[in-house]
Amino acid sequence: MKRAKAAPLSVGKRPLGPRAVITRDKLLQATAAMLETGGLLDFKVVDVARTVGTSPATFYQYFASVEDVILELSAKIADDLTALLDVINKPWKGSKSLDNARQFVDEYFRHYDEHRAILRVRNLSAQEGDIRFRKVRNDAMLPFTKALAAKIEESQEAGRVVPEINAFAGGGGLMAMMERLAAFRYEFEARGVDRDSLVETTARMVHQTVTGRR
Amino acid sequence: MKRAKAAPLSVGKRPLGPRAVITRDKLLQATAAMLETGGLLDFKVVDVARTVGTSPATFYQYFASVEDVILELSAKIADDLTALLDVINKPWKGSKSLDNARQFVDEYFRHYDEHRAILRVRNLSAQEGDIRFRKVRNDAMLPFTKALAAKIEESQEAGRVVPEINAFAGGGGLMAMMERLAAFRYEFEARGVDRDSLVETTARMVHQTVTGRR
DNA sequence: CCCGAATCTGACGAAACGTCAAAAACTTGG
DNA sequence: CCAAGTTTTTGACGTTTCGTCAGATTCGGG
Repeated sequence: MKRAKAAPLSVGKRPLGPRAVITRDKLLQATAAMLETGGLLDFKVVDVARTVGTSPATFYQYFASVEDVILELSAKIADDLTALLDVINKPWKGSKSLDNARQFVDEYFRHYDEHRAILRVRNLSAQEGDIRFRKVRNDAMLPFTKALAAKIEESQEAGRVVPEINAFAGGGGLMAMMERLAAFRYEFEARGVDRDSLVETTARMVHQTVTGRR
Repeated sequence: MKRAKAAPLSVGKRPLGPRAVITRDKLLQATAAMLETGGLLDFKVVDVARTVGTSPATFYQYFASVEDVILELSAKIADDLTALLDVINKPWKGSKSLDNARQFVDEYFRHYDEHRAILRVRNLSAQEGDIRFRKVRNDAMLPFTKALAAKIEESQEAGRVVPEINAFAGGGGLMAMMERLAAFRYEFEARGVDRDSLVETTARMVHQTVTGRR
């Protein structure tokens, strides 16, 4: 399917000089901007090059394909989430636990909002089976799934959550829900459910599943 | 972005003859098959044409763009789901309610499995803001969201679900979760959560949210 | 067998792709 | 400040795909 046959070009074996880093970075940024504007099918590397004020040849100097740029953008994004892990990992006890859930959902939504364009392509590619994108996605999502799963197990041991629930699946389900709601948030707003309301409801569903309490 | 400027061709004003219907249908099928095989970025109408043993010109005879084919495929799929509405709409009372949830999740998963390739493109396009895809998606999803929301409201009136939950958001959240889990089912299998287990867990989460009961 | 309508496609100009050799921009040390 | 070396960019090109016609082909009815 790919026409590409050549290996990564000369640049890449020797570390890039300062000028190159800047150009490369501009290309990354421009790609991100492009994805926010237009659909994936309309994506043209010529456009990216033009935006940066350079030529397609320069693009291919630094990236072997469009996928590669988006993959790198996806990987960069992941860092943005790590701080959120703390919110899950602190103990969810008493009346504070619902607040934790709220904060968790709220910040996840913000994260998604900031990177919608890239995240949706990342997820498409992961679904299409591209192993590199699957890895990037897993690296971002798994820690959360596992952390939630651990919490669910605690609740199961305490008898507040039934044992028929698979903790890992439960955690994954919650992440799935959050991701999807973040993605289609505007669909809800168009139907009169504002952001706060969506966050509150989602937080309560998370809280309920994780703690077994209302 | 599009180079297309001409209106729908001669065919289309007069209804198609039998031969044309067949060709058009082959193109639809071939497109679906193509999407199952390769990624969206590698999609080439030339390939579709070749598969059908015809020329690109024929493709453009019947469809103005790739999007149009996929849109039509997406619309066709929706019918496949309508039967499932009955499962939600029957009363969820007593010990049968969990079975209803199971059946609901199970059949939704099957539906997704059968149409993964198209559904993921439909969803991407909807997220990108394409209004036609948003409509198709809403037509498929909204009835379920609403039906679940209605059930949640019942439970709220009965005092089993807290009023802070927005019923519509709750229904949407459940659909979001199911869709996403269906999409990434294999990611779970790779981690030792088999289909049955995933269905059971998901069903219990749905059941809990809808009825307020364990 | 001929005619007209329906259907298909060869052929084309206009992008876009991805590559390469060579130009241009910059650095350094003499 | 210049010459020689290194890094970075690009013009130009062969290839592939796009999307559109006008004309060729197929087919059914008379």
